[in-house]
Amino acid sequence: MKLVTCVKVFIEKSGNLWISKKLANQKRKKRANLRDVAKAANVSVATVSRVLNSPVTVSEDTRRRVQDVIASLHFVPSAAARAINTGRTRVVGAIVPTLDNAIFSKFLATLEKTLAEHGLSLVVATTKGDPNIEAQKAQGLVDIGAEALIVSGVTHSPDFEKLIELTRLPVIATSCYDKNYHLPTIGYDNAGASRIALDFLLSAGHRKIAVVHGPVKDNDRTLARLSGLKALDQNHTLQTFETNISVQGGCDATQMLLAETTSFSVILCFSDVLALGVLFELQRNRIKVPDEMSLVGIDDLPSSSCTFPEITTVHLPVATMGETTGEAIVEWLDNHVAPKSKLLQAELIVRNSTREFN
Amino acid sequence: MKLVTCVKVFIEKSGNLWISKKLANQKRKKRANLRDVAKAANVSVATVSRVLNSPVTVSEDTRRRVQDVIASLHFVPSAAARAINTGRTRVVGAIVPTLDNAIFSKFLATLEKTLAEHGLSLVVATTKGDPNIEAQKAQGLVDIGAEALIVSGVTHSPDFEKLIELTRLPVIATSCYDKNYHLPTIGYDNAGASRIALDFLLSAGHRKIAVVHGPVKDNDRTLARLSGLKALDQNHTLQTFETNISVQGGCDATQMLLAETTSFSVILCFSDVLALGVLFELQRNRIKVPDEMSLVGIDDLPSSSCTFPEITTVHLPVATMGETTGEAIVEWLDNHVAPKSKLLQAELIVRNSTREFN
DNA sequence: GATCTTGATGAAACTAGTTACATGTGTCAA
DNA sequence: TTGACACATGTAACTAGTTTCATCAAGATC
Repeated sequence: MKLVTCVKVFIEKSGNLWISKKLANQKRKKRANLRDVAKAANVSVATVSRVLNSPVTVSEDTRRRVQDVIASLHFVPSAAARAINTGRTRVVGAIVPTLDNAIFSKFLATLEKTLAEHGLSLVVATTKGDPNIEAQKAQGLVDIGAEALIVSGVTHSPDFEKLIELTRLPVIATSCYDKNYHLPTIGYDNAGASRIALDFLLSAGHRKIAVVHGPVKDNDRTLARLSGLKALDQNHTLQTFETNISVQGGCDATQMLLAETTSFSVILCFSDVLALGVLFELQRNRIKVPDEMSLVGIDDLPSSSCTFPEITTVHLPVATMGETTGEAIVEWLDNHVAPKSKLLQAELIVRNSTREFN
Repeated sequence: MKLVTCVKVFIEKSGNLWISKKLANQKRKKRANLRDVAKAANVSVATVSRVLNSPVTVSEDTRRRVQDVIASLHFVPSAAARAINTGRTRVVGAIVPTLDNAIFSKFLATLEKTLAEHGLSLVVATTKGDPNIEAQKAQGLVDIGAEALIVSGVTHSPDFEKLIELTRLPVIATSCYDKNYHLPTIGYDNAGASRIALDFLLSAGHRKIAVVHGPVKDNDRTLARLSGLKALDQNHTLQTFETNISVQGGCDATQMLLAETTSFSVILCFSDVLALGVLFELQRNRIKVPDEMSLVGIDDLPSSSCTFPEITTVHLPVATMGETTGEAIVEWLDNHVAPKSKLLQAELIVRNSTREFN
């Protein structure tokens, strides 16, 4: 850039535009473009374009010649130029609260795989659960040309809503299911997931239940899980503890709940990450799981089957969710028809962190 | 797309091109572009472009008028068209082995933050540690127009090397330091990191040391950590166990090493994730940490300070690495000068999973 | 009053591809 | 022999922006 500018100044004084261009080009060793290739291969730009996009329509002979020139000139077609013409960037944006929780990386891994199979790239952005950051990141994704967005949950800022209305971008909300929401949702029933866990605990005889969950602010999934419990909790057997979704958060909540006058027989965590922290903090306090305290999670992270004791949890089908969401996006982009919301089943996985209470 | 084609067929029969275009435009409710805005605001396209890029050069009056039109037409400038002209997509690609390990998500989080501060977007791709997948993903990133790449380590496939030579793309190798490598490296001394841990254990009197590490295939960082140990291990006090980098992998390795005839006094893990699995498997086998077995990790994940017992580990400065790498990329793109390799210091964090051995 | 400078704006060329349409050639059936 | 058709290819118009250069008016300087 600097160099080119220098040359320009010199040229403006000499007053010869042609020399200016030539020198500028010499200086910056411009990447070869379609025209360069066409010239060198003695064909039209259309033919080069055909070699790139539908090689079968070009004769064997010409094709080979063009391909040779492409290789020798190190020609790499410009994604931007292609996007401008086709109107397609083949980029899909996903916005998740965090990458720190393995539940999202698992989801993104299968999502990415599914999209890649259809020639789409996935761009990931994180929000820390803040709808305003979400709106910012969504704008950023639109700026780089994302053709569709995938978000978590149904709580979004007005800026975000405005953006998607304005751009009419395909958007799918995941990690939850709500067939009445104005965007298609693909996910599980969060109220149901926590209810599965509570059902299991109640029928095992537990009556003093501590619930450890992440921040409720701006988090519809956590709220749904809480509401799922409250519907079942006629006798007010539940006490809730809010904390950060991290191992440390689990430890913190455990300290809080152990300091209560009530003594609980089980701790129900809305996330396996929390359960991990709870488990460690219980160990630190020499409280045996499940003998002295039962423990249940939600998520079913891979690590939850390896802990000691192995954690009883509600399996959330995030891998399926990634695949289903990817396919839905592909169809939406291909057929311009918004997909229907899809409900995926959560499932109780009983392991060794729980016991009957009597 | 389909609709437009239909219209076209009809028109070819009627033989009126003008109607064809008009209908096509009506049908697909084209997004407003610069020309539309210019026409509606009664200014030239140049002026609209100025309003977007250097508003101060446009008179108060005109600027407001154009901005009103932009708002009312829901005009969103095309990223592709902008990229084609400026030659800048403002997209940087990062290729990491996995998102499953928190060490990478932490790195990516600070990297993304740093790049965002300079108006750059980060696109993430994962490889499962396979150099061939890495080459594929790198090609994908180039295809979507990434201006620079960030990779892990120095082991790359010929295809990858060819790609970056061909495209002359700025590439930084992270998670390691090698000032003689042909790409700039920004990271820590892996051999040194494992040596810090071993030094500590040797001086605490440990002589029977089990080393648990991830796959060595295509992983220069693991190999470097191993070589770091072997240099110190004159008396062959080490025995190594290879496994997958996951909590389950840590469990598996522990089962293997417990089945050995040798009895170890400490287990040194090349990753905190492995240490977590080891810890659980030791618990499952009623082996007390650190009383009966010491345990050391490398990484210093946030969760390692919350476990019971808290895990002694070697802190790797991944947050700093993200920031430093981001700044280096920004400078490289701005000044077209490759940055120097940078060495970041690893540091021993002594917690409660280790004790003196005598 | 003439010239210089500055500021605001527009026309048109430019970026790098795709694609509609036209053209020319060769093959085959009527 | 001619018309129909497929095939290969070129021309030029398109995509949606940025940027250079030219223009013109208003105010400043000599």
